Amino acid sequence: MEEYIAELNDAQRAPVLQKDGPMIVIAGAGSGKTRVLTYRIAYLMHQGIDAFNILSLTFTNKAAREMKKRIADIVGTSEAKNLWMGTFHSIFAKILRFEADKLGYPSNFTIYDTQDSQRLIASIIKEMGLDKDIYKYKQVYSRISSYKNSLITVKAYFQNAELVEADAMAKRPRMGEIYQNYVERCFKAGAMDFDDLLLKTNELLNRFPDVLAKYQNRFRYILVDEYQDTNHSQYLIVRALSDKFQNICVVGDDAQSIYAFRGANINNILNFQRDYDNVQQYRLEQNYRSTRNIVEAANSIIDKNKTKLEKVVWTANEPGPKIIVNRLLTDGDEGRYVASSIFENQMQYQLTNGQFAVLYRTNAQSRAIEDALRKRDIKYRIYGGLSFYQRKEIKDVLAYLRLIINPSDEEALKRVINYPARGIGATTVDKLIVAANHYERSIFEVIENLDRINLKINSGTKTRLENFITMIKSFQITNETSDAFVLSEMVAKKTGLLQELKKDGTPEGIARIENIEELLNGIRDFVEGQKELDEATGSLTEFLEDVALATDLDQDTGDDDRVALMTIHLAKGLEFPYVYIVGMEEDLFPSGMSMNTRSELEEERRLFYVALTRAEKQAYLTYTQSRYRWGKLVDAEPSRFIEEIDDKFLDFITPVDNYKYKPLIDSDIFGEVDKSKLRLKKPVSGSPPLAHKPTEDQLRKLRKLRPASSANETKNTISIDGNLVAGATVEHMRFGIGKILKIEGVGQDRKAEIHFEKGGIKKLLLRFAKLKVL
DNA sequence: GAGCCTATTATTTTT
DNA sequence: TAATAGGCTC
Repeated sequence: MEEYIAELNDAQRAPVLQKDGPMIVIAGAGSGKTRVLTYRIAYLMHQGIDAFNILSLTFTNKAAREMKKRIADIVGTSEAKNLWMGTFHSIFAKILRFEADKLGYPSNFTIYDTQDSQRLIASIIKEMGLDKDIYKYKQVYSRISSYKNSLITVKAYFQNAELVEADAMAKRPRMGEIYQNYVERCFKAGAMDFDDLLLKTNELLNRFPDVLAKYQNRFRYILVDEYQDTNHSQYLIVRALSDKFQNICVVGDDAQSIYAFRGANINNILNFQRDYDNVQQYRLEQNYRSTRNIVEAANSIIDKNKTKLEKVVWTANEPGPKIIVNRLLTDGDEGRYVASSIFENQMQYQLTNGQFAVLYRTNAQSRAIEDALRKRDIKYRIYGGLSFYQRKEIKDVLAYLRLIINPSDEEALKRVINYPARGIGATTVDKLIVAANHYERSIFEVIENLDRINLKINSGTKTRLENFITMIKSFQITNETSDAFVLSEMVAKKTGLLQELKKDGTPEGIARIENIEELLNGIRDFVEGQKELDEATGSLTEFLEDVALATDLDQDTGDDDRVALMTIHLAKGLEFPYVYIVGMEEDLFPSGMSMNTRSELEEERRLFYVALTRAEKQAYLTYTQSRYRWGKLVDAEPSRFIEEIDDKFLDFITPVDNYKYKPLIDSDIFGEVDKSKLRLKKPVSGSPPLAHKPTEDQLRKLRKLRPASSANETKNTISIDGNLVAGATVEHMRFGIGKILKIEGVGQDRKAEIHFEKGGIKKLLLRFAKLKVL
């Protein structure tokens, strides 16, 4: 153990060695926080703490698995086996299964994924006869989700006049009723959605002091990774569990908080000191991952944010090459550039695919990159997006399995009751739902008791319904005697799913069959794995839970060496020698949806920070002049984030654009200029977008008028060269009033040496300096 | 009730 | 563009 401790630097060692008490570790990007966490756990065990008493919450299951493996290497596999390590959702799903009866749930409750939840909400909205254009199910879903994450139950909602009012103002006065119906339907279906896993855990710990005491005593040492991304619900769970022993260690980086949109509360990290007594604070500021150029460029970005903890990330690594910035004509060109650049790097430095990652803001961007990589025969793997388990054919099989385990599972039933088609149409299902709601029973039970209920269903349909029920029941019997693999194979065959796909015969159909086969293989592996571990509990239930909570990242790539394609969100916590950040364009990154408020924009900026700090050796930023979005070619302008990085860290392959993202000609000083001649962007609508590319002539004119066009210019800022001469008095936003001593350089490099009344002499790049001539 | 066709909508990120 | 939901016809 001592050897391991010796590997750490002083800053890392301190939190590892502090055994008890609350502590927070502010860990800059690439500063070795995972190492601190693993060694801390290993060291706790080394000091005699039972693995059984340690709870470690991570952001992905993959992170948990890897950490567990590293700990096992240090303390031994059998010791590490008892560690509780996993995501909030998976750990508390386990606990909830164990304690389910206390909350009135069956222990085999289903976990609804986003799609299940949204479908249920959509059908509730329909049943209530509401206008689906006003009550958009996705919006309603996210609204309900945020209530849940703030621990606002239905009851609390109705008691909160402010919320009720807000929804009424938004023309959705029946929001509360939908919420109520949704919660009831989930409960009746024996289902919890993602947010319930946290909400119900809170309920469990609050309502049952003995249960709380039990888990408090059990989890004497708690560690939370990525603490900046915990939401209120998670925060309360951690608080409750750690309240007795206060041995709580949270690790995070406020600069990498990127999940506010789903309720993560950055204040959890900012206010940690306030929540516990005698909090020890540690900072990990030395970056071991990236070159100095990358670290410093990233710092210069995050500096633009106002809300942040003060910390200085630095590195002893070599400076490394500059960040390469390239402008391409279209997204297709962007893809080709990335592919050929990867290829060249591979040839030149003998690198493997696995050393490259392409990161983007939205999943939709992956297509162009994929196409280009495929043409070059570069193997890649897409993470996220439509993951394996979200594919229709897979969800169909899983829905049957879910229904076998939990016949009340309404969404699963609706999904498969008539797929493959067996003559049970929408009308019948609607009748069943009405009856189920009326009798407060599940749809399954309604069908079981069709004879006792007077529903207007003809005898043929009745028989078909009964056959369906009989089939599911026969599967249930098989489930008692056979393992999950045997059962799933039987389901695929007997339900006619495979046949349905076979008869379609298209390449897509064949691919779907292969997917189902892959799923069956996965189930077999899972079953065999369980037999080895001899944890043969409710194996199918556990498999379904694994699937429901699986991140795409969690799937073992196992296979070969591939370029990674993923969203920046997914890339958090990962690192790659070479990183391409594509789509560096206004409206895309920062996203057009997140530019309304300062805090949204700051989150986008943190996202960029995360993206850049994934790179170890070399980062690339690319943007296009026009890109296909929702099927149309639209103009694009370079992201403000590119300009926020100091030029000295950048290497522009193409000449820097003379026009930036800000409206060009809006400044009052151009009042007399014929704007139509100058306007490069968004001119008369209807003309082909590519025509907007400035001609050389236009560019020349612009340069003449505004050689130092600046992204940071505000409307009342003037930086026309003519006015900025030595001797002029200027005002700077930060430094105040000063006198220009001299002007030097040309174009991008034009700088002014200014003597400020307060602050002395500074050299400022005119492109960035916000100067007002007085 | 099935199947085809059309229209609409979506692209912010995910456990 | 692509995927899906809803409407229309048989």
